[in-house]
Amino acid sequence: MYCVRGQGDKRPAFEQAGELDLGRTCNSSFLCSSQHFMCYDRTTTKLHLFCVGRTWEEEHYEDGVKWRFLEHKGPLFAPEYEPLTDNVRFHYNGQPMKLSANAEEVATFFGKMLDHEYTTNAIFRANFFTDWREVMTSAERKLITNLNKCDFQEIHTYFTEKTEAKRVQSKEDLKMEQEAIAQEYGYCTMDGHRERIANYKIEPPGLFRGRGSHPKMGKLKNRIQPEDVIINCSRDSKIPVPPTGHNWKEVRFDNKVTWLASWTENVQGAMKYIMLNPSSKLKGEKDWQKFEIARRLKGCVDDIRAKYSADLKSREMKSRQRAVALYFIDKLALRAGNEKEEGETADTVGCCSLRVEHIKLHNKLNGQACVVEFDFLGKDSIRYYNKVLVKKQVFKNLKHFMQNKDPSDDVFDRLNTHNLNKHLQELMEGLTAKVFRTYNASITLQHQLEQLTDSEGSEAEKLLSYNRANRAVAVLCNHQRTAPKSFDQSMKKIQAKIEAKKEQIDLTKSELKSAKMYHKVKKDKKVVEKKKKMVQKLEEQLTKLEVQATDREENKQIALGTSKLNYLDPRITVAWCKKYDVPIEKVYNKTQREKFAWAIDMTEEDFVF
DNA sequence: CCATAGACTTGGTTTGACATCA
DNA sequence: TGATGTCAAACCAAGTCTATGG
Repeated sequence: MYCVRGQGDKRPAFEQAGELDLGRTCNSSFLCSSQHFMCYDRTTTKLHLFCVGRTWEEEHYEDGVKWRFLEHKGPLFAPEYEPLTDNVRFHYNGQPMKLSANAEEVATFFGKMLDHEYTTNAIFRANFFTDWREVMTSAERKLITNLNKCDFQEIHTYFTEKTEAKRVQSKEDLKMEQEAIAQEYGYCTMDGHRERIANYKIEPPGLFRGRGSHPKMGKLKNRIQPEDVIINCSRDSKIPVPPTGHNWKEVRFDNKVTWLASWTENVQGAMKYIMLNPSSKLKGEKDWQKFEIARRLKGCVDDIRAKYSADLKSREMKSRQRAVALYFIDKLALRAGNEKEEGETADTVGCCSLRVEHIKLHNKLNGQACVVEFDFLGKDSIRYYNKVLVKKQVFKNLKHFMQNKDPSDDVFDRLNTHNLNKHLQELMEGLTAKVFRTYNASITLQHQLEQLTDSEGSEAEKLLSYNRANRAVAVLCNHQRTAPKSFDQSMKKIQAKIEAKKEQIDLTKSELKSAKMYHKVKKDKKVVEKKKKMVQKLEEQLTKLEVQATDREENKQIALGTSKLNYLDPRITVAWCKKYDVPIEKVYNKTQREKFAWAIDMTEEDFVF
């Protein structure tokens, strides 16, 4: 099979060539770039990428191989530190002091953050001070022994003014420059396609900002040197050249992984990677596969639910704990909850790592029996608080699991994510705990859209329905945000607008009335018609405003982005847009449309998750 | 079997560009 | 025209899950 450009149509055509015959045609495909097509084969339900002029064989990958050819420039390093001029001074104990370059650089990291709450946090300060002292000269270290005596105010003012000046200054040249750099470093070639890189910049040095009460907050994130960086590319590509006077840590040619460069970060010892943009073939294909797995779960979720419901009464403790955990993961969309190294990270939990102190059992609560009250910090130290009515057997089991335990003991002491996932793998190929989140999120969106959308409604009302459906998912997944700081103000503003609009309507209505009276006398119909139209138009504007206000209010502390980007099968959205005649741009912005290009092109109105 | 390294997805916040308002 | 509000993009931390090696 051989791929050629379709005529006047963005879809490619496929011609049979040579002896390779798949015996089927692609029913749907889409354009990625001018020469680059992704193709969904409905018969095998496989997604394939084609390039014009290339054959099926060339595009066929062996198992585990992610690419055949990869060429890139290497990462872009953070600019070197520019020492402060003499008029910007650090003060110790009231005295101005010139710091050595290294110590000064680290001081600027702290100084820049001065109006952030972090800098008043005891742990942050202690960690910062320890690491700062390590980069000082011995003379500095001897002198600077108390952070409370350090004054970074001048440094702070200097950088505040600098950013302000930058903001005011003309941005044309700067923009061009940035664009040139992005063109050079921001793209790579993978298997004949120019692909965008998500993060081509090496993370600059700074102070580590953990979330929640993180024991390592304030620690110094070192400057990454080429000597720390591993490059991954094709053996036969132009190998990235390290900055002058430097060498790479290693250059490897591993086509079983997707990253272009990696290094180890010093604060947590975590690996960092340079990878492709979500719009790339590699990521798109993976994303699509994720949703296909979730759809497979849809097909067998009833059996799985029956299985774990039965296991609630298992004689084996491990099975019973697993059943309860699975019940929560399925019903509440909890995360799996891997074990974490104590003292290395913020104390957060997921399902398998729930402790006794995170759960309260209520035999009766507000007239309901068997209520479980959850209160714990999940990923990113976001609080999960929920009171849930559960099955009697779940409640009984929980009581049993928690018996004679300390608050800090694990609820599921016989369970971890590894053996939970191993069990799931036996129930369905590719099934892991997180698939339940994807499945439940997507199916919820689909159901909510069915229920909420009024095909007779205006576009604004349809969009409100969409956002509400999206919101239901975000609530399920506990995706929260801190309310924007000007939220109340902007809410008041929109209310004022609504009031003004109402007044205007009243006024126009009375004008209409007098126009009608006038019409009786003068037989001048034009004015009446005009006023009528005006009232109608104003009322439309009013509903639009009201809808907007409702949407915003309901969204105060809910973050829709994460579910939209990661959990909701985009094909549900695309199908909905087609069905209700809503332009896709109204629900997906440019980035989202790029990421979901595959779905936008392959989805018909009748798609069902 | 377990611990850890490694790779990749998911997640909230910050930044900065752009639009809109006064 | 500058101030202010809004949204997307950038950022990078924090999860999940698999592979690896003893």
